[in-house]
Amino acid sequence: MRRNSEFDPQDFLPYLLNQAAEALSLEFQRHYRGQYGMLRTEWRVLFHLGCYGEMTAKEICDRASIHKTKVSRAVAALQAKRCLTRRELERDRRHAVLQLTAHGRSVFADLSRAAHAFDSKVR
Amino acid sequence: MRRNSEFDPQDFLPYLLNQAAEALSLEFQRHYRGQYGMLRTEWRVLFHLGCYGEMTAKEICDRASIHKTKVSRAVAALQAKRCLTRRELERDRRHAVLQLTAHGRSVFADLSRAAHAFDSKVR
DNA sequence: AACTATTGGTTGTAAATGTAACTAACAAGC
DNA sequence: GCTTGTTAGTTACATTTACAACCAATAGTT
Repeated sequence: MRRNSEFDPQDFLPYLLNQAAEALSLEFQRHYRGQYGMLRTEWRVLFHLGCYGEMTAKEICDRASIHKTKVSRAVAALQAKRCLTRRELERDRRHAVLQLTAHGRSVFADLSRAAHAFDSKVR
Repeated sequence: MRRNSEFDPQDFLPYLLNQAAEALSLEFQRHYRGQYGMLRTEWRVLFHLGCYGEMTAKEICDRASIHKTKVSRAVAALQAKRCLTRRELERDRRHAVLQLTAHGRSVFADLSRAAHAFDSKVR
């Protein structure tokens, strides 16, 4: 294969990072997707709630840099899966604190174990 | 913010990589998207052709690990943008060699410069 | 030659995502 | 109290992607 240019995709950092990230994500996906039918954003939201405890959707957006519409849909999906409940604040009814159910916590525990194992394998 | 767990998203490699890759991709996107209305896969295909010279869609799939349907549509889009042409092989008419047009090469040159600058800035 | 398998590539359709517009609740100024 | 602005979150719609089915060309087998 002939080279045309001094610049190679393999030298372009965003490209490299993207390839690596994509490969890892795809492999780990089989855990949350295969076992629990979750999407990546759902797993991320669950992960945050499991790690840091209850918080509002807004806090998840800010901490995880996920857009609010994605979080909104992930929360709805996790709620449908009985993984979390929402409790409105009586002080400010725009906010709703999200908390994992017992089921949500056990899913988190399972995936967290898998993540930990995966991480040590891959690191 | 209370911690519930010994495991932190910030310690999970796929998560971290993903955040980094996402951030870089989003920033660089303004070049190929803003200037040329290209999608990420289109930019990647152009990048490969520009760097390595003409090749078939299959080769791009393999080298870049992009699924053939994505490549197929990216090629169609780049063709519509007059960035590349396809030449069927008379030996095997399933293959078509893709080559950049003069316009495609100049777009590549421009984006390649931007990529190089971006890469040195970010690295 | 006929029959099956494989390969390169495209297309149809459902699922997921991005963007903008929207609602509802609150806050601030008047 | 009323208007204006801001914030949390949802919804609608267009764009993008994934997955599977498909087509056409070639290869391999008999």
